[in-house]
Amino acid sequence: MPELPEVETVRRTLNELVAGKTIVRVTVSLPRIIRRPAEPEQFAAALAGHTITSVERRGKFLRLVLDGLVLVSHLRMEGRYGVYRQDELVETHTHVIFHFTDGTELRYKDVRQFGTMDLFAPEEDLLLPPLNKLGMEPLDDDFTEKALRERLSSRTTKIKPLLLDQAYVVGLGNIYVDEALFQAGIHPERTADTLKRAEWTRLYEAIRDTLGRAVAAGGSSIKSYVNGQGEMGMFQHALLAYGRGGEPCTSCGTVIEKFVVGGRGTHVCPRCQPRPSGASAKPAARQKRPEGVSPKIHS
DNA sequence: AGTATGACTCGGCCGC
DNA sequence: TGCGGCCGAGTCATAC
Repeated sequence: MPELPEVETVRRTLNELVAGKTIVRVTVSLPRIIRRPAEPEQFAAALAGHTITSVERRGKFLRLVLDGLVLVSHLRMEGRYGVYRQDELVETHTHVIFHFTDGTELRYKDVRQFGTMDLFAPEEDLLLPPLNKLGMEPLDDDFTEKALRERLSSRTTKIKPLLLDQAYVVGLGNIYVDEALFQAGIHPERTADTLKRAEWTRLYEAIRDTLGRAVAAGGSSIKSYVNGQGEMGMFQHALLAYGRGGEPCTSCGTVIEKFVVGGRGTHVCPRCQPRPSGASAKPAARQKRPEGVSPKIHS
């Protein structure tokens, strides 16, 4: 699952590989990937003849900046880019191919088909969905402890779903939220308004430290992630909470628990991350409306 | 408006 | 071997 460290690593490798290349033609074999413009043919036609200037990132989105266009791409679960020679076999699950004038190709593969691409005029992309409502970049200089605290501390929702919400802080997904909360010693079901000053400090430092180290390690390869050069990340070996359910905590030896918070698999050391008082140890049973009972319609 | 939860997209993979 | 359920980012829908 590409989160900020993985997307940033893809950005860096891809920027080295495709900046300066000119598109002659685009092949779209899975139209659902292309959201804007509405017709994939328009998408392909608009890109022909344009040169890639640089590859940027906003949150978990890649921004391929061209001369006069911006391509916004989200990898979702398993999207990946690679640069190939045109004579190389096209692998299965390749859905979009950008053919360059030099005989190489940028290919987009996505087994799950969840990824998206949106094409915009310059400057337009940041003002429209999906980028317009995104929150703070956690590795930017203006992301401070004060900014984090002031943005979140009045909220009465659980801290984990809040950190996953891209409208506040971008780039955190299930892996790095669990890691940051573990490092900060904060239980994911604590509501934001109950965090003490010292906890905001620890959370801020944990987010910066975890993401920074993960970027330096080239991201985490859990299932399928590779960077733009097909290389795996290294940070999966440094994960202390995510994926370690049933294993001993590296800090205190207590067995790491796994349960569901906000519909997401969540990993917690019950000793290092004390459960908020009043919360039950197990997730509440799913409430289901009895069959045949419709919600009331108000006029 | 804020909060909580569920549906939906998909196919590899896991357990039965 | 076959099959149902699970996983999850983001968006949308629903309810309170």
